Amino acid sequence: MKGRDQIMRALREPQEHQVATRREPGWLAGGAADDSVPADDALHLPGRICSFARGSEIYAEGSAMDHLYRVVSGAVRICKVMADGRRQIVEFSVAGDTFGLDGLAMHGFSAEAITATTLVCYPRRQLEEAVRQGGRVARLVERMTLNRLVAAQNCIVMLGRKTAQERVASFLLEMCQRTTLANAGVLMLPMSRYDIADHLGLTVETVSRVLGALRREGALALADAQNLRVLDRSRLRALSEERV
Amino acid sequence: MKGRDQIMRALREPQEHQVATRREPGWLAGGAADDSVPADDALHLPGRICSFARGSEIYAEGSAMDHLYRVVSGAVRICKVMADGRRQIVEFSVAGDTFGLDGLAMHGFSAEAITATTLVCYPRRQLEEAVRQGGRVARLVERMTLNRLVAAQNCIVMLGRKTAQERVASFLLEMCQRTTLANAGVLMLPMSRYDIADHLGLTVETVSRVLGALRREGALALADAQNLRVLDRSRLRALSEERV
DNA sequence: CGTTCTTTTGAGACTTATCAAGGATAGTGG
DNA sequence: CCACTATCCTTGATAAGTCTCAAAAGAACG
Repeated sequence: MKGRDQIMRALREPQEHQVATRREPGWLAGGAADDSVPADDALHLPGRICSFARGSEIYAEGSAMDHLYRVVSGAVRICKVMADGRRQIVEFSVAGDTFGLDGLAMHGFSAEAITATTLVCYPRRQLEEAVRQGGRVARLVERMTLNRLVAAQNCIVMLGRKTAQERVASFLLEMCQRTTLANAGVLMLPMSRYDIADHLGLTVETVSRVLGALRREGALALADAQNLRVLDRSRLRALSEERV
Repeated sequence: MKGRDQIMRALREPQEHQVATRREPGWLAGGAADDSVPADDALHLPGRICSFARGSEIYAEGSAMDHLYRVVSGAVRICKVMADGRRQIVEFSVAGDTFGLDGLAMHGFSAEAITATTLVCYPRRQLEEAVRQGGRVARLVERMTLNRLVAAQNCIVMLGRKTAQERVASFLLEMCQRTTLANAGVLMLPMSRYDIADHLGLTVETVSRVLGALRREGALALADAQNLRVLDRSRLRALSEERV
C-alpha cells in the first residue's frame, strides 16, 4: 500500500488552465436528466458558462467554496490526495450533475476536469439567498444534496464490503445509468483506468485484470479502452448485488 | 470474503422492541453540541420522545422515510446488510446527531439502537413544511445534510485508501471529537468490535489486532474493551493523516 | 517518428481475511 | 448468589485477494 506510482502521477499532473469563460445571458435550464432527480430540476438562477481543458483544476482542496457547478458537457472528478500521493476519487460528475458543495467553509476536496468540460457556475451568494427565501430552489438544493449523500453512502458499502469484481460491476452499471449510451448501447467511459481504480479503491492493474476477466467470460465487449458494451447485464447485476 | 460469521450474526440479531414512547409537550432545543454544526442548532419543531432497547430496530431498509431523528442519549448504527450477510455501517449517530434522511422515497439503510437509546422524532411533513417556508430551519437542515455528506466523503477516502491501522486511528480520533470524554479523557465506545469492524471495512480480528498493537506501542491504554484512553494523540494523528 | 502516457499481462510479496480455539464478560434462571 | 450460557474479545496459524514490481504493446501527441 505504498502508492509510489500514485505519487508520481500526482506530481506530473498537468497544470493547464481554464481556457475560456464568458457570460451567460439568461437563466440556464438544466442539463441532461438524472433519474434520481425530478425531471424539472433546472435551478433558474443566473449562471455563468465556464470551460476547462482536460486535466485542469476547477477548484483546489481548501479553497473558498463560492460556487455551485452544473456539468453541461464533459466529466469531472472530485477527489482528495493524501500526503504520500494516495488518491481517492469520491465522485464523478457527468452531464447534468451538480457539484461544488463539498465542505463547510472551504472545499474539502478538489475538482478536476477529466476531459474538456463545460460548466455553469452559480454564485453561492445568490444560491443561499434563494434558499433563504425557501420555495423551489431550497427544495431542489436539499434534494440534490440528499441524492449525493445517498450515493456517497452506497459508495461506502461498496468500498467497505465488496470484492474487486463486485466493485467494477457496480461501477459499470452505475455509469450505464448515469450516462446516455451511444448507439447500440455502447458505454463511453471518459475517465482513465487510473481514475476508475482511484474511485473503486483498487489499483490500475486490478481494474484492468477484472475487466479482462469479465470480457473473457463474455459479460463485456471492449471496443477499445474507453468504449465497451455490456453483453450480460444480469451477470453484472448479480455481482453488484443491487436492484438496478 | 465470505462473511459467514456475519451471516450468523445477522440472523441471531435480537429483535427486542421499542419499549416506551411518550409525547413531548414543547419545542425541543437541541442536544449535545457537535463542533461541525453551529452551536445554536435547535430545530425548534414539535417532536416526540421515543426510547429504544439495545439492539432494537428503529427503522428498516425500504421502509417509509417519514421522520427525522435526533439522538438525545445512547448510540445508533445506520447500516446495510447484503444478501449474503456482509454488513456495512455507514455511520454512527451519538448524542446530538441527527439521522433518518438516508434515501429518496424510502429508507436506503436501516437504523438500530446500539445501546438503550432515547431519540426525538420530528415528523417529516412538518419538517418539509418548514423547509418550504425557508428561514432558519431550511438552512439548518441543509447544513446538516451537507455535514453528513462531507463526513460520508471522508469515510470514502478512509475505506478506499487507508490501511487497517490508519482506519482505526481515524476512527478513534473521530470518536474522541464526537463524544464527550469521561473524566481523565477516557473514551467510552458504545459499539462492539463487530460494529467497529463493519464500519471500517475490516474484520473483528483485524480491529482487535490493531488495537492490541497500538496498546503495545504505548499509543493507547485499554481499561476494558469499551473504555480506552488515547495516550499518544500525535501518533494517531500521524496515522490518520488528518489535521484534527 | 520519437516520446510519453495508458493499458495489459505476469510473477511474487504482503496485508488482511478465514478458520480455530481459549478466555473474558454479561445476561439469565435457578 | 451462583452456575450456566451466549456473546464478545483476543490470539495464533494458514489462506486468499489484492498490491507491488516489472515489462511490453498500444495509443496520443508533439
